[in-house]
Amino acid sequence: MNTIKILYVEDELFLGKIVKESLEIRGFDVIMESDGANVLQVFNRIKPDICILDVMLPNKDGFTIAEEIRSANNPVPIIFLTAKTQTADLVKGFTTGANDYIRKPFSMEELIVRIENALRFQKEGKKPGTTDEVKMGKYTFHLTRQTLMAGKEEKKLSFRESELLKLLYEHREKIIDRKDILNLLWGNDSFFNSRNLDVYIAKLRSYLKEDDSLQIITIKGIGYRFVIS
Amino acid sequence: MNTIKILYVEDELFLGKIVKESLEIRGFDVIMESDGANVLQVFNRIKPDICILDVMLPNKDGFTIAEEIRSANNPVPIIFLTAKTQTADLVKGFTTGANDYIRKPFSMEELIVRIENALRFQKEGKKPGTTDEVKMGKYTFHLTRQTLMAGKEEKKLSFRESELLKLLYEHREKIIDRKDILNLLWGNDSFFNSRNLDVYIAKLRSYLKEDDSLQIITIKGIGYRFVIS
DNA sequence: TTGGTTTATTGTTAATTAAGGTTAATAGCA
DNA sequence: TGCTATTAACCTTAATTAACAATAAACCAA
Repeated sequence: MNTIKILYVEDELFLGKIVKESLEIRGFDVIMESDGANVLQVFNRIKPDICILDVMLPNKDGFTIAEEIRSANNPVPIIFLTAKTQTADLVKGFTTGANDYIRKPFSMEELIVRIENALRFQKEGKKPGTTDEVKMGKYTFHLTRQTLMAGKEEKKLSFRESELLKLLYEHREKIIDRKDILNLLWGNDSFFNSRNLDVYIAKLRSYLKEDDSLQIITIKGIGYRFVIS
Repeated sequence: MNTIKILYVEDELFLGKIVKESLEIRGFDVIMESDGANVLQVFNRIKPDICILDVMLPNKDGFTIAEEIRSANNPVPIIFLTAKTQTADLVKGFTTGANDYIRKPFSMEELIVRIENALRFQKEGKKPGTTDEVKMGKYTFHLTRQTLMAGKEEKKLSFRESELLKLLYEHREKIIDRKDILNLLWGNDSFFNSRNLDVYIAKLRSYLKEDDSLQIITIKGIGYRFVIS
């Protein structure tokens, strides 16, 4: 009745079986599909509450499937599963709509956190009047209004600033690769964009400097970790 | 007083019997299982406080079992037993949510220390709101913030420094092979990385030199031992 | 066995290289 | 214009590599 329906597209059948079963144990209703070519039909038939797409698929990759879903103007949350080596390419338009990604290999806990997170956003986004705001230390971050409040003070954030902060926040306490940030927010990881990211990190740090418990930690050569303690 | 229940999965029956008996002498309640295929059922039936899994098993390897346990969102501590030749697999083991690993052959004493350690972490670690920090002598080491505090003084650590210190701390009082450190932190044990490790050991020693009770001891030709006295 | 010699390993510090931090200048856009 | 994004310039720091010193283990001759 009220169970969450998950469309899970995965071609590694062994992994897929484990994931499917453990999601079902958690009370989700999981439909698994292993062939990219059929996904859209299945999608239209079952109308899932959330999609989990492996990026690397035979016949049709996960990003293409996502585009097709989105092109029908469907706001269903989509979580991508990607391997370390395939971060680069097709990541355009990633931040539009409720998308997220997880790196393989992932832990089940992680997947479930992301699913619940995506569903929560989905729900909150729909209800009129509910504020989509999030508390970080002494600040309150309004995702859609793109503002950062510290007590009475309100700081307006630019688009890039707030997208970056959102990404950091969604993956807080975990390492995010620079490459991933660049691909997700800029669409590619060229040198200039990379320097650009540095600039935005500096900006966010200066906005957040009033509260010591918030730290954007650099992991040189790899990426960043947003720590809230 | 409720006894600690251990699920011990081991296919070498002779070794298994010895280990089981010596754990029982120490007051643990040990259930041994030799076939990987049955482990999950046994696990669900007995609900152990901790699992000790041999990696190399008939039918289903230890990593897979661990994944399955974790996929039910079960935070039970897991310790892997691995043979000398499987060092590279350790990385995989940690990503599947292992708490610790022990190299075969191991001493009973060592196993017991690791068990108690894992159980203690379990108890301490899961409280919500607790910071992920750890006390070492006069210092406090904050794992994700990458800081080392001595009283009011805060020393910022780099990623490599803090990862190395974390590793040493997790295996304190025990010899860690250089090779294992190199594989875990650098991904391989080439000559240059090896010298690199020497440099970081020197750095940590200088950071920790204020407290004589903390010693990183060299075991030449083998590795290091972090002693907290 | 002893003491000395060799050799491999690690300690230490400095030099180098590469990544990122910071701030200002420019470009682009509504 | 006034804002945001990008590029540029210069600076700081982390990570790696190099160079030389110290040390322990291995070897060997008497």
